[in-house]
Amino acid sequence: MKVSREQKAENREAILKAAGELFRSKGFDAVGVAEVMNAAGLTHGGFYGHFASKDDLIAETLAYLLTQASRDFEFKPFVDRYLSADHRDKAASGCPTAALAAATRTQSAATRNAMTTAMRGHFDRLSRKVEGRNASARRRAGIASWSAMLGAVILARAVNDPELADEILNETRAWIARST
Amino acid sequence: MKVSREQKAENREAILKAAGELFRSKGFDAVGVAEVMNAAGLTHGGFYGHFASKDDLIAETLAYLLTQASRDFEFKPFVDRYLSADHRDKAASGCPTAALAAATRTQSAATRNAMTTAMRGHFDRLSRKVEGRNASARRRAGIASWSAMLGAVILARAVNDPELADEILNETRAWIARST
DNA sequence: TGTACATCAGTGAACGCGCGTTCACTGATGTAC
DNA sequence: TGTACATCAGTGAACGCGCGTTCACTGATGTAC
Repeated sequence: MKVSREQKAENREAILKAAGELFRSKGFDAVGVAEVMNAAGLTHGGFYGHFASKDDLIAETLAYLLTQASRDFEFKPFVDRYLSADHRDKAASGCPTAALAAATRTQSAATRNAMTTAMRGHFDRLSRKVEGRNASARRRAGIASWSAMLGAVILARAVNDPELADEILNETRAWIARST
Repeated sequence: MKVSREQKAENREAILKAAGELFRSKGFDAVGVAEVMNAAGLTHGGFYGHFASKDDLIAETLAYLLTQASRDFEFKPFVDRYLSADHRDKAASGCPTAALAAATRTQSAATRNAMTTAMRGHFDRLSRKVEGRNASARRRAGIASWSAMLGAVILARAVNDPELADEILNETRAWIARST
């Protein structure tokens, strides 16, 4: 049954939202097209009316997530929230870079382009928010503290022991606070 | 045809070596059991004489890689090599944590345990090598600089643009040098 | 030391399953008059 | 504004393929005498 143009646009957004959560939660490879469509309240056959392939969905979903993530923020509260146990435990609704950057390496050019463009923008934004005596010092602090935040969340999630994970987040937060 | 006990042990090691390179290069999910066995110079049917399942292979391979990686080192050369373009470009023979930590999150308990144990040991080793006024300052610097190294390599590999990737590595290296 | 035989590492065909993708069909939408 | 029909979003069965895993078989190993 055909649906209205607005409904189709809503359905597409629902697919992207569902894919965004599932991919962040389980990774690109472990999530199937049918699973995404079910989570969006649709049947799998209609998928190819919205996307050319699963690879296309991956690229569009990553671009969608990374666009959403670029809100305004202040540096210190951002770091604190990013390096929180809550963010560590909620990958499905958390930072798409922390959940998916490592997997991006082996994805299509479109997917890697989306990540590259987003990181460029993110570095510019971070460099404007961080303190420093001049532009290049701020850029350095922005890029390096972002590396540390990303690495700490990935490590804290990889590790099995909540205490060790907490220590990683807390020590990295303290180190960034001292160095920026 | 049966082979000698020594040959069997060599074959097992060859499987682990092949799996170690393939997993680091393409990720756990994108590498098949048959592909690993072929790379080790064997046929896929013999796989289950060495490992109980693919999950078991993943856990054993990660433990194998992480054990190998724990050589002696000095802090600054270690950071320099870790954050080099060469290491960024050679994931298959590079640091198993940089290549696989993010994927570990969704793996079996045995796999996550291997990662957890290795990280605990790595933090102890790093804390002994880094400079600092007391033990807790050294531990903080060890953990946080490791987060930054890991995040920088993952980011540099995720990104499509070699210049941006170089900038991530270089700025993170400079920041660690200034802060440790 | 030599022989006979049980063991078992490796082979390659086969299995069942889930995946990405296709397609004929349905029926509501939206346009032409 | 109302009607007739072409369009097309979504459905669900079906497809081919590759995967992890199993298994009967082979023949070299290594042990018992």
